[in-house]
Parts: sequence; C-alpha cells; structure tokens
Amino acid sequence: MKLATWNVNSLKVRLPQLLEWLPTAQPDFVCLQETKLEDGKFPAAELQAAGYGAAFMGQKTYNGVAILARAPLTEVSIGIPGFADEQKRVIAATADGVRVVCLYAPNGQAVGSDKYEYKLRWYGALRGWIAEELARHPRLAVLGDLNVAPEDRDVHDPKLWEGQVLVSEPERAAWRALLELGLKDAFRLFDQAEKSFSWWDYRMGAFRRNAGLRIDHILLSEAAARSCVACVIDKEPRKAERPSDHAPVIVELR
DNA sequence: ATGGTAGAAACTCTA
Repeated sequence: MKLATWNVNSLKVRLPQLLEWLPTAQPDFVCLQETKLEDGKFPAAELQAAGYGAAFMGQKTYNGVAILARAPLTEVSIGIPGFADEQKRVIAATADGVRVVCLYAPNGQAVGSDKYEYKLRWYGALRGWIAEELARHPRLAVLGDLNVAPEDRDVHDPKLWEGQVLVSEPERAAWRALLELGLKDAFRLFDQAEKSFSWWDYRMGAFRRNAGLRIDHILLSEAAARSCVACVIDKEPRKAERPSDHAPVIVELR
C-alpha cells in the first residue's frame, strides 16, 4: 500500500499533472494541500474517473486540503477539534484499515509575526489531537506540508537559514513534539541521499541549484512504521512545466 | 538592497 502527500499549490492549475502522475506513482492514498478551491469547484468527477474517491475541505484563494483514496473513505473529520480556525488546513479519514491525517501547517511568514504565533498555537492544538487519534487508531499516518525543516541536514544552507521561519528552534520543537507522541519520521527510517528536499522556492533558480528544504513529511505510528518498507521524494513532477513548488513524498507499507 | 516567482484575484496578499 502506498500513501503520498503533495502540496499542489492550486489543484485547478495542477490537476492535469496530478492525473498524469497518479497512474505512474500508483498511490492508494494521496493527501493534497493548497488546493485553493471551494468545495463546489473540487474536481471530484475527474478524480473518480481516475479511480479515486475524495474527502476535501477547501476555500477560495488560500489553503484547502483533500484526501484521495482508492478504497472507500469513512470517519471523515475536518479541522482540529476544539481549535476554532477559519483556515482549511486539516482533514482526516479512514480507509483500508489505516487512519490518514492530512495537514497543511501554517507557514508562519516571519519569526515573531502574528502568523508565527498562530503557527505555534496551531501546532500546540495539533499535538493534543494527534495524541487522541493515536490512541484511537494504532495504524495511523500523518502526512502533509508541515512547514518545518526538522534538522540542519534538511536545509540546503543551514547558515543562511539559521533562526529563520521554517527552521527556527520553536518550530522544530513543535515538530519534535509530534515524534514524542510515538510517531516516526518515515523518511529517516531509511538511508537517504544527502541534500534531499521536498520544496524549492520558485525564485532564483532554486530547484536548479537544489536550494531546497525538506518540509513535507510522513509520520507513522509504531505499528505503521513497522510495516513501512520505503519512503521517497519524487522529484519528477517538480521538473514539469508550471510545476508546484513542492514535490510529492511517498511511503510504502506492507 | 528586502530583490526574485507563482497563484488567485483584483490592483495586494500569501507563500
């Protein structure tokens, strides 16, 4: 079974690339972020024709998340319970005996800004809820754009980025707090090439220079991690004409 | 110097 996460940065623009990528990657689940679509405009029919049902929650212009799955999705839940938020960043659903949580973490904009404070509050609420989900669902996978590069090896130029948003110590501590619940960073269960990243800024030829960050993650419960046989970043879609600035990350579970 | 690019939408904000 394969599960993937991809920040598509507008599903409207990226739908043709997604439909081209699905038969190649053959994922059973895909978590999408930054769909930037109101629910009425979600391309459910096109995805159904490609073999995927969908649970989605979006809004105009910003944010928006979705879970695509080949198997029927049940127990769909929206947002973080008890954390009031207009921004559509969280959706969870169950299929094939796996609980899947799809996240689009706040970017934070700049350390010390209001958006940064919101990011840390969001992570605080997330941690409490994920603890509950973990207790309810032994086989749990948390996938998404978490907007944190957890370690210096996840940053192309740690000196340049030191203390900046996406890399700052409070953000890294918030990310580690998820691991402390018992989740594993699937990517680090395996040997990986140095300078492996999942996001490259559109500007300054960042992708060409591999000036990226690893901010898209797949976290697995102990039971799911035990059955995990691979985790890769698929850079191919980032090479396309008019790409998303993020690459998909894929895990395979036995 | 606060640059540069992309997306959505509307002449700006977010990333």
